[in-house]
Amino acid sequence: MANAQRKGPTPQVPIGSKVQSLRQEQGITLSDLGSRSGVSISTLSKIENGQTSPTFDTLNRLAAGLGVDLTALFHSEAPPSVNGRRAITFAGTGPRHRSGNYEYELLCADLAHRAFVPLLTTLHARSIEDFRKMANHAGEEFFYVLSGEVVLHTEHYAPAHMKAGDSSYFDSTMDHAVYSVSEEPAQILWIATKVSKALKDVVGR
Amino acid sequence: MANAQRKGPTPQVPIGSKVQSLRQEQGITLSDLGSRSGVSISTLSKIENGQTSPTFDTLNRLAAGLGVDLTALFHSEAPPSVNGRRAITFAGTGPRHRSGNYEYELLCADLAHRAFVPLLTTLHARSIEDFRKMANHAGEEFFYVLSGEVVLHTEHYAPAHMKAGDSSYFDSTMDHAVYSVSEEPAQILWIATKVSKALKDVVGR
DNA sequence: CGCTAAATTTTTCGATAAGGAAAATAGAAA
DNA sequence: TTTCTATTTTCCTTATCGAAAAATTTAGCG
Repeated sequence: MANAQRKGPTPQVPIGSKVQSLRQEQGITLSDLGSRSGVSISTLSKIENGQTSPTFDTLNRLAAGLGVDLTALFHSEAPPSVNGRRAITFAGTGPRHRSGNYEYELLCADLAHRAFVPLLTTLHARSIEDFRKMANHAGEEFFYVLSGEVVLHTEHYAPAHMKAGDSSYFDSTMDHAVYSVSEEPAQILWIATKVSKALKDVVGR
Repeated sequence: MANAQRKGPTPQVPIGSKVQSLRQEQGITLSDLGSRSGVSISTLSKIENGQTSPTFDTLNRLAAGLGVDLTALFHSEAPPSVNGRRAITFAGTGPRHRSGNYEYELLCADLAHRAFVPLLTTLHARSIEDFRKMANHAGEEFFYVLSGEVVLHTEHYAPAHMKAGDSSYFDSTMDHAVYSVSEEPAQILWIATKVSKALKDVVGR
């Protein structure tokens, strides 16, 4: 058989073999998949052999018939990214940054493009009055109280008093602020998927 | 599952409007996208208006011309950004789960669909020999040593000795394992973007 | 082993729909 | 208005899709 498409060498995921392996994993025939997906067996054959470029409509029916998400048809057989990054920050050695009421020690900051950012944070604010305005941005946050006692303010909720060992997870889209109520400024381990624009330059993501 | 849909209106992602928004975000015309992707402007117009079901070949060229991953064409317009969630777990009150050498206390586990999962983890392993095989999966991880001393093993790196206050961030695609070397089993705060299949059922994401 | 029957896949070929060049339309600037 | 740009529509070429025929593989049995 001659080659498939006459235009340029279209660099595309070998979707045909992916469909075939998905079908064979389920131990079903072209006919079975045909009735499940509403795509004719002749078309299925051509797709699996790379003899045709299926339409988006057909792709959707295929995914439904195979019981997989549409994007599963495009994931290559072997997992792509095999990154080998590792960073370690020993206690007290991370770069520090003061921003308003928060004092951060950046953990593992030498890694770029992280899925989330860990910050060892010291809370200098002592009351909600210390905040000119509460933070509020896209993403999700979590923190764990390492020492001291804090009060967490978030939109829609009553303020919460928290002690060492307590933790909270919330959507950053709500207004939020945390401050110390213990003798010493409280320390928390802060995890955020997004950081404020001010920190973004420092953290580098 | 009952037999699939035969002919009916194919329920598919509104890919046309997605393409249009991607194009307009870049401030380019149909003509521009045409020359970048190798798809004619007439076809582009029909795709954006939902008047045609593009072939897989065309979809690939479109994604390339827009400079996005193919799957980006299928993600729905509005991210399901959740708004008003908040969870608090007080010290020692989270659900516990033992899995091999690790004993977890799940923090804020009552929230579903989190960007990352925080786990208060007690390390029972005392040497690398205690692991039948090291973990290895997609995603990124971070941990902070709360108490005790640990050794971190990761592929490509020498084992690292870490004490309370130390932390590490690494790609989970590398083989990895952590164990205690202090008198008492060490405790770490573990953050992961993905969790093992075993934990997935428990954590619920 | 051969031979037949059944099951599965591939190919053929006509109907229909996608893709592209160019004309028609809509919109913006002056 | 006119001119220029961007988008939509027209119209024809070409490719996809599907029903049925042909080819291939598999299963069974004397």
